[in-house]
Order: sequence, then C-alpha cells, then structure tokens
Amino acid sequence: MRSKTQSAQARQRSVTAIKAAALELFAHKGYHHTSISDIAREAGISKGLMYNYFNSKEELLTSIVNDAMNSGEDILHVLEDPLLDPSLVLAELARQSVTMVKSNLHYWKLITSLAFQTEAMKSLEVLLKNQRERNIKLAVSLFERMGSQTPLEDAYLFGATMDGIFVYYMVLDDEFPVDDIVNHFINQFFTSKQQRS
Amino acid sequence: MRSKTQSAQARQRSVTAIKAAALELFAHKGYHHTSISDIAREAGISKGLMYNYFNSKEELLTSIVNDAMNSGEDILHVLEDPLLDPSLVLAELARQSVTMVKSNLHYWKLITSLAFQTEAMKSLEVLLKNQRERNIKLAVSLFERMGSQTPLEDAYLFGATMDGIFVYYMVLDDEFPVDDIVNHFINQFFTSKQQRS
DNA sequence: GTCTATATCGCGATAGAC
DNA sequence: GTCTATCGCGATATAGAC
Repeated sequence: MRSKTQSAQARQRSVTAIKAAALELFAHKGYHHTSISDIAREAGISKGLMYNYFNSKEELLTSIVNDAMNSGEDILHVLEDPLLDPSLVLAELARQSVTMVKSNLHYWKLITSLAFQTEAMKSLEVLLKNQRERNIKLAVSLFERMGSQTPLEDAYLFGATMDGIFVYYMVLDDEFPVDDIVNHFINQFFTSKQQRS
Repeated sequence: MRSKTQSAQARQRSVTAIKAAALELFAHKGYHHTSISDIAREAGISKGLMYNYFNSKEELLTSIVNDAMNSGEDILHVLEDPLLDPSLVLAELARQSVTMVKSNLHYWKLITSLAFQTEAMKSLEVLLKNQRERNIKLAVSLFERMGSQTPLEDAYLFGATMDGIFVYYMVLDDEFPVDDIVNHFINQFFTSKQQRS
C-alpha cells in the first residue's frame, strides 16, 4: 500500500509542476508562442511526461483555467450575502476585481486574449461563458435590490465598464491609472444613483 | 506603355484579392490559425505569389490593419469640428462607433484580439497605440470644453466603457443587446452631466 | 512514473521555370 | 506576374526502454 501513496505523491508533484510552469509561460509568452518543450524545461521534466497527464496542450490549458476560476470563486461568495447594502457590494466588487487583476495581471491577459479565440477552442468557451453568466446574475440581483427599473441593462453596463477598464489597463500597463479611473467610476456611479433616488 | 498599366492592374488585382482573403480568414479563424495555404486557396492564387507582394505573413497583417484604420479616419474627422456641442459629439461618437463595429464585426474582433498579443508583433503595437491616443485626445478635448474638472479621467472612463461594451458584444454576439446598452449608457451619461451643471 | 528517441506533420518561406 | 516544387525547421505527439 505504501507504493500506492508514493505514486500518488509523485503524480501530484509532476502535475503541479507542469501546471505552474505552463501558467507562467502561457501568461507571459501567450498560449501559441509557448511550446511543450518550453513547459517541460520550466517544469524540470521531460517533454513526454506531459502527455501522461494531459492528452494535449489544449487540455492542459483548459485544466489551468478551470483551476484558476475555482480558486477565484470564494471571493465572490462573500459578496452574495443578501444582508449587505447592494450598492456597497457593487463598489466592493469593483475594488476587489481591480486587486485581483493587478495581482495576477499576466493571467488575466491570457484569459482575455483567449476569449477572442474561442472558435478554435470550444472547450474553453463553456468555461468562460459560465463565469460571465454568474457575474451578470450577481450584478442583476444587486441592481434589482437597489430598485432599478432596468436591472439587466444596468448589470451589463456595469460589467462592460469594469471589463473595459481592465482592457485598457492590460493593454496600456502602468501608463493607465486604473485605481484613479475605478474610483472615478465608483464616485460617478454613486452620485448618479443617489441623485436619482 | 500598355504593358505597364496591364501589369499594374494585375498587380492591383492580386494584392486586393490577397488582402481580402486574409482579412476574412484572420477575422474568422484568428491570425495564428490561418496559414498561407489557407489565404492562397481563398484568394485563388498560389502560395508563392503572396511573397511577391508581402515579405511575410506578419507584414500582410500589418498592411491590412493599416488600410482599415485609414478608411475609418474620415468618420472621426467630422466630429472634430469645434463648433459642435461637445456632449452631442460624444453621444454621436458612441453611436457611430457602434455602427462601425456592427458593420465590420470580424475585423474588430481581429483587432481586439491582436491588442493582447502585441509582444509578438511590435510593428502593430505602434499602429494600435496611435489610434488609441488619437481617440483619447479627442475625448479629452471634448470633456474640457464641457467644463469638466477631470477631463482625462472622464475621457478614459468614456473610452473604457465603450470598449467594454464592444468586448461584450464581440464575445456574446447577438445575445448581447448592444444598441440598448449604448443607449442606456448615453442616457445615464447625459442625465448625470446635466444634473451636475 | 519518467525518460530518450523518434515519428509525423504542417508551417513559413525560397528557388527557379514559364 | 504567376506557378510548382521543395527546403528546413520546429511543433505536437507517440513508442518503447528503464
């Protein structure tokens, strides 16, 4: 029985190393410009070994994205508490998103660039779509609780604005004052909502 | 002299066919997933001929993007008239952008996806950057004329929101009610600006 | 479970005939 | 100006020894 757990450990170690190396490289060099050789070198394993754990390069990518999404889920969970003031939750959602993107910029660049290549990667399309739908649903319910007459439109616009800000940030890097712009957005947002009520 | 113009015509015909085929394919399949063979087949020419007119696949891409940008410039020119009401110009800018994107969705998908791969394409980076800077400059001057105390922030936020809306549209396709959301944005925008003054 | 060696393929790009 | 034929490379993926 000993040998069984040892195998499992080795297995775990290799898989983790491969995923970590691949995420690092995909994020920095892009998916297409990263070869299996690159990944193997970075992970300290042989090229062939990767295919013991993943059937293809694309499957590896999907697995990585899946992991990252699951790990990000906890943050959202907290904000779903129905007792919190919805407009504060939206502001918090915006700020937390900035923190997430800033602390993992390369990963989010990867995700965003992949969103435009889903025709060539059907497996990812599902993952990304589910993620987006969850976010929109959360925003819709928040706007509903704020008494909005157009919760869907409000939610889409909110989401689009946040995504747009991130796109600018990802493309312009530190030239772009993310924090200022997000604060500006939140302020304007609150102002207009308060004036309306 | 006759033969000279005939050559020029043939030349023109081939170049046009290549560019048209490449744009179509790049936009649908993505730049990396489109091979020279694909382009040649679609354009009805041989693989070799492409290299008579373009030194590389990347040069072909750059040429296409350059063309499209020049053709879109006229629309912006009209809006730079300093006599127009700046807030109306912004609304018009938003609406015209929607029309542009909708009428050439695949091209804009291509452009947007390329924005995240500029590390591998330095030549394009310059083109895209110039384009963005022009747009921001125009928006900044409009907000200044509106008496904004924070024209740069306003311009960035405006641009980011529009881009974000387009990103959603490009990813979600017709599931996403672009027109509704843009109108919603313009309405909110006008409301808050009017209330403030 | 891991490695090395290799098969196989398709790509971007070139050479040279017509 | 256009074509066919081909090079050379690097990629993904597999086979089989240890």
